[in-house]
Amino acid sequence: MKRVTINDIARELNITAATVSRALSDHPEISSGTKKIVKETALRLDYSPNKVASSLRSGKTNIIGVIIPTAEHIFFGSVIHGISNAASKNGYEVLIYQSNESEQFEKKGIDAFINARVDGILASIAKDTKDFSHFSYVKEKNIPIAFFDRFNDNLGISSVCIDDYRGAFLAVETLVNEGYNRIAYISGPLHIKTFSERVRGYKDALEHYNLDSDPELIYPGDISIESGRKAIKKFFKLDNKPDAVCAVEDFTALGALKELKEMGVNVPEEFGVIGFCNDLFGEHISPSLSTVDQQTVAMGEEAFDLINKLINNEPANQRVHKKVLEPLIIIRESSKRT
Amino acid sequence: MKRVTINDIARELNITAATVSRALSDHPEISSGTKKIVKETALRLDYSPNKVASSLRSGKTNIIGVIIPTAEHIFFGSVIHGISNAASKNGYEVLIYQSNESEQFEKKGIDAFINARVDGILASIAKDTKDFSHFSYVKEKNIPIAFFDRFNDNLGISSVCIDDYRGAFLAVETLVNEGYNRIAYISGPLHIKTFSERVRGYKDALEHYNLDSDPELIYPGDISIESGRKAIKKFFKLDNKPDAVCAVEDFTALGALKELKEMGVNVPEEFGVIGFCNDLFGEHISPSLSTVDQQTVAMGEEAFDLINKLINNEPANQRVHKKVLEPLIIIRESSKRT
DNA sequence: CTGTTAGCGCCTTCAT
DNA sequence: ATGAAGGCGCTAACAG
Repeated sequence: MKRVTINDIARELNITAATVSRALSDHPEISSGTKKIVKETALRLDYSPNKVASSLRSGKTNIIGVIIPTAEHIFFGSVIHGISNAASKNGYEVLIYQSNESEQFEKKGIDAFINARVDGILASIAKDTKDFSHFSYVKEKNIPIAFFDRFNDNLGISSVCIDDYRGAFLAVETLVNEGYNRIAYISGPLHIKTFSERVRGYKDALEHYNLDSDPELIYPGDISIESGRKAIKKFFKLDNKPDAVCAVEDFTALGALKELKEMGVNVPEEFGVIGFCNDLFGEHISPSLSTVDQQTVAMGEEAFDLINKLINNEPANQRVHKKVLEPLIIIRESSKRT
Repeated sequence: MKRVTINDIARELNITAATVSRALSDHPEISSGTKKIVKETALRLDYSPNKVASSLRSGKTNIIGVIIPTAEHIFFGSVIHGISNAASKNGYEVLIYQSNESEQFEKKGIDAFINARVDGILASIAKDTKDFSHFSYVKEKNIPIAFFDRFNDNLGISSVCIDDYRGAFLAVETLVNEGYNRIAYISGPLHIKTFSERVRGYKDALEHYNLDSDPELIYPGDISIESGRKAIKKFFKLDNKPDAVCAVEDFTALGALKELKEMGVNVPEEFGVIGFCNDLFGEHISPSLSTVDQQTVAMGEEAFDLINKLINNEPANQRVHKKVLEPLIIIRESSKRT
C-alpha cells in the first residue's frame, strides 16, 4: 500500500528528487535525456503524483467548491454538468456540497470548503438563508466566490444568472399575446433576488400592457407542487378571478395545472399557464407546459469562467461582475389559446 | 491573504505548535485551561485548520470520489443526494467527476481521484466502457472502490444496485396480470450487468408465465427517447406484434409512449407500457407511466456505507460484497388495462 | 543542467 | 502537562 514517490524514482536513477520533480513537470532546464528516463521510470514504478503534497506546497488545490441547494432537482444537476465539464477542461476538480436549502448547512459547507482550501467557491443560495454573513466572510478572506442563479446583490459578490426580470416579462407578454388579460403570479421566497426580480418583471409587464395589477393576484409560494395547487385554490375564490397564471418555476406550474384539471378548468382554452425553468417533464405532460428556459449548462460554464477569472486575477482590482444570460421563451400547449 | 496557522496561535500564547494541535483536537493530556485559551485564541485569530496539510500528514483526505455518467439525469442527482448526505454526516466530502458516458473520461476521472488521494471511489460505469482495467487497477492499488447501479461482477469489486432481475420480472408480471400476453422488451447496452440482468428477469418471467419468448421482441436500444420510438416502429412491423412492452428505463418508455400516441395506438387499452427508474416526469405525463422504482437515495446511502466500511477495514480480509435493494413496482395508468 | 536546502502546516513519537 | 524534533511529498530558491 506504500505509494511510490519522486524519491523512489530519484533513488532508482541515482539523481535527486528535485530533478525528478522538474523532469516530470517539463522544466526547460532539464535535459531531454533525463526527462525521458525519469518519465519511463515513473511509468514503470507506477508513480502517481500526490496532489495533496503539491497543494500544500503550492497553496493551490485546483478544486472548486460548489454549494447547491439540492442535487435532487435537475436544474442544479444540469448547472453542475456545465460547471464540471468546464472545470475538467481547465484542470480543476469539483467538490459538491448540498445545503438542503438550509442556512445552517450552507454555513457548514462554506467552512468545509475553506478548510479544504478550495481555490474558489460557487454557490446558489438556499431558500431558507436569511443571514448572508458567511458569504461576506468568504469574500473578506479574499477567497474567490461567485453566485449562480440564486444570488444576493448586496454583498459585492459576482454572479451569473439569467435575466429573471426579462424572463417573467416575456412570460406575461406571451400570455397577453394569446389574449389572456387578467394574469396572476405564483411567487417564490422574495428575499432571494432571483425570485423578487421575476415578480418585478411580472408587474412591469402588466403595467406595460395596461393590465390590472392586483396584489391579490400575487401568491407568495415556496417552490413546490403544493404551492401551485394552493395558489389556484386561492385565486378561484376571488370575486375577480384571473384567466392565466405565471409560476415562479415549473413544479409550481405543474401543481397549478393539476389543480386546474381537478377543478375541471380547461387549459389553455379557459386558463393559461406558464412556468419557469424548462424542467424536463414540461415537454411531456399534457397539456405540455410553456416555460422559460434558463440555459442551465451555459450558466454552469459561465459560473466556472467567472470563478476561474477571479482565481487568476489580483483580488485588488476586481470589481463585481454580473453576468446575465438571456432567458428563452418556450411556447407549448399550456399557454396557446389560438 | 496569509492564513493563520497553529504556529501563529502558539506564538501568540508562548506555547508550542504541538500543544496547540493537541488542544484543538481535545487531546486528553492537555489541561482544560490550555484548551480553553487555545480555542479562544483560534477563534479570535480566525484560525481555520488546513486540511491539506493534515491530509498530507495523516494520509487521509476524508474525500470520496464519485464518478457518474452525467449529472443531467435526475437518477444520478438523486443518488448523489444520498451519498452526499451520508458522507456529510460522517465527516466526508464528495468530489464529483462526470464521465459523460465515455470510457476515456472515466479513466481520467480515476486518475484524478488517485492523484487527489481520495479515501475511496464510488463509480457507476459509463455506457461506452468496454475495458474495465482502470477499475481493476484501483483495486490492485488497494484503494477502496465500489460500484453503484451500473456495475461489473467480474472485477471482484463490491456494488450496490437494486435487484434488476427482480425489477424486470415484476414489470412483466404486472403486465401479465393486466392480461397482456405478448410482451416485448427494449433493452440498454448488454455489457453492463445492470441491463443484462433486466433482460434475464424479463425472459424468466415470460417463461414462468408460459408466454412466447421471441428474440424479435427484444430490441437492443441505447437508453434514449429515440431508442424507444425506434423499438416501437420495429415491433409494429412484425407479423406477430406485441401488445405490451417493458423498457429498460423511463426515457426509453417515454419514447415508446410518444411513438404509440403518434401511431394512434391506445395506451393502456390496446398496448401496455412499463418503464424502469421512476423518473420524476412519469407521474405527470399522460397516460402516467408505470415503472419500477430504484430507491435512489437509499442506494446512495448504501453506497456510502459500503465505501465507508471498505475505508475503515483491513483490505486483507475483505470479501466482495453485493448489496441488493428491492425494486418497487409503481403502477400508474400506462399498464392498467382494467 | 543538476544538487542542496528548506519549508508549506500539521501531527506524532519521544523526551522531560 | 508540555516541548522538541522529524517527516508526510513536493517544489522553489539558491548554488554550483
